[in-house]
Amino acid sequence: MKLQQLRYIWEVSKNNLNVSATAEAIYTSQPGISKQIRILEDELDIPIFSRNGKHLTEMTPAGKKIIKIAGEILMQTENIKNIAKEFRDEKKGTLSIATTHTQARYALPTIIKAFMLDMSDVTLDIQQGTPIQIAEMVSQGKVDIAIATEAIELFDNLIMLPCYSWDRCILVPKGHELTQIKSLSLTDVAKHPLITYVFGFTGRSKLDEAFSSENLNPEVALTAVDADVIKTYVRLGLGVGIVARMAYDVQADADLVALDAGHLFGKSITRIGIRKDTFLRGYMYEFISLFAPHLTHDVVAKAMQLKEQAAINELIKDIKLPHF
Amino acid sequence: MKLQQLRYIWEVSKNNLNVSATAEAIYTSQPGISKQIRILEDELDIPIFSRNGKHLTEMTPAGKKIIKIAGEILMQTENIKNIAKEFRDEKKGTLSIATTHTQARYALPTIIKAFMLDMSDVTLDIQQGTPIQIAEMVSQGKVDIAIATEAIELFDNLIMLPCYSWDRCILVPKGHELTQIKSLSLTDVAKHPLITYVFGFTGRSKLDEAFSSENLNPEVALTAVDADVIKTYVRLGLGVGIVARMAYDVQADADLVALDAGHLFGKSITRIGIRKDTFLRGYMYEFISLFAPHLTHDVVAKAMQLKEQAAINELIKDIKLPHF
DNA sequence: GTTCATTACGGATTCCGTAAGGATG
DNA sequence: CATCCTTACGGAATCCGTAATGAAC
Repeated sequence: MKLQQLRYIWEVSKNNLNVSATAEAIYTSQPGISKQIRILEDELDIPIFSRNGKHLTEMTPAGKKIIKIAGEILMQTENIKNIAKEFRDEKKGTLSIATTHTQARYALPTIIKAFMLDMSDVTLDIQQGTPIQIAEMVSQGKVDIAIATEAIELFDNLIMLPCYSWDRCILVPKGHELTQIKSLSLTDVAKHPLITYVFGFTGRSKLDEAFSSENLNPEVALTAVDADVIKTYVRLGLGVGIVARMAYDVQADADLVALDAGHLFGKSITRIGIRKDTFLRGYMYEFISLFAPHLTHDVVAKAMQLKEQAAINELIKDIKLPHF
Repeated sequence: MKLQQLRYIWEVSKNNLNVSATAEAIYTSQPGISKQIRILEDELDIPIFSRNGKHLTEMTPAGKKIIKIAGEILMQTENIKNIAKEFRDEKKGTLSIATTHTQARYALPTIIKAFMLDMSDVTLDIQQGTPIQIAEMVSQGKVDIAIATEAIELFDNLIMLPCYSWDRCILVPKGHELTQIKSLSLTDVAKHPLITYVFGFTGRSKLDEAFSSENLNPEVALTAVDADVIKTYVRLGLGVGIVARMAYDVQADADLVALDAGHLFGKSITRIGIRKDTFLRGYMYEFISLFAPHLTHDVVAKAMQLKEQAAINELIKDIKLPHF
């Protein structure tokens, strides 16, 4: 059994059982992969993939289990490499974060600035995507850390650590009729066409819940992944915007009015997602602590050792989250 | 990074950092090991072992972490092989059990007979040793299952599953003065020289606790690992024997009298120890269920997935143990 | 006919053994 | 000087690429 062989079956399973595509993806020759898989199957004396003639059609039951373990082994080899890097030079390395536009634009900049001052030898690599893409990236080990409000819970090899809570505001042009109302209700808001996040983004699900719990069906004029886009259309008078409060900038958005909407939609919680059983570099702990001060090195390290999310929630249940 | 290299550093760490001894132990050449370790250290760009001139003196901090993970990887490769074996032929394979004389001689025979009837293609391999040796064997993966009353808790990579409780009896020759006493007390027993298990064996610690809690210091005439030896010396009149009740055989030991001693020393519990995160063959589950009917496939499989012994205890807390 | 996996084969690399060398205690 | 690790070296095995073959859709 060779690590190479385990890598090949793992990669093939991640490429729809298409060996040619796999070969391209990992920059090697297709016959090489075929051969090594055959050798492994011969050694274990059991097929890992079912074949119809010359096409791989599916994984055998044994193959599924074996590939799962192969994935774990590959992760551990990465951990070994990271441990070596950590001891070679604590401060050098790469930190890759996958996150949404909202975080990258409004929550992260100050954190990252502070981090880079401390850790000038760390290369930062920020990937953007939909919450699901983000969770998938960290789940597959393509990034170290995911930061998002949604979807992290969908992958069971991730642990979630709550970072901060936040609420929403309603953006309208100055002089808009909603600015006259003292205590805004959902019904008031629902009378206007809405401009807000697309489904699956930045706590959008909370919005839908709030409206439907009062049987309201507001017209949604436009959705975007990105508060800047939303603001643009609010300025054009196409509707009222509902965005995360942190996306309102008193100076840059002086032409808009931000109406409090915390009581309408409740709070959302932004979380960090990390893959279980991975070795975190020292500076990764530092970044996390910078982003969420209650997530100290100690707390995160303990959480990483726990298998069940329930146990992690127990660990952090007494922590009061900061509010953005 | 090669699996071979990980195996070498792992084995060297298990052989007092002596490369020559390691080479002999795993039937290869010493320079081969040295070379591969060097190659790995070069690739990771960090020393795994500290050297004084040409002698390996200790593991570096990074080396310790890396070797630990290497051990986990090697275990997982074994798991892959076992999965393959399981799917190749569910009924064929080897079951190795490490246990004490008491279990092998008195508790296991009927179980094993029943097991072999069902599973005639499974080769059974029973290793005997001290409780500590037994626990070590299973901890290092040299056997699949440990069965013992003591010492399993000393290795934190093992899970413990309680199998049955048992108590002791006092063996004396017919007509011995203790047979006259209706309700035996510890003080009565302590007046006579004792013949019992050596320290660390078959619940011996319970005995010591019981006597010392009443400030008694009985003379111990002789200790043995083995109830048969104890009986022999009781027959010679050298003292009174204290053995596990299951070791008294009404027919074969008709010349001895077994006095109830359950109330004097309390119950002991015999447990199965299994290494965490290993793949158990189907017939291993069957053996366990045969030995301890409450440990069904389902219960054992669930317990194997839990990381903390506390969680396992929680899982099985409502099960009433059989009493031998 | 295109896509895809297997087989065939040759060159480069790696692996692993023996033998010699040098350090430690 | 006995033990132990490293270096040197050569043969064997392995790996990996290109090219050719053949099955599936």
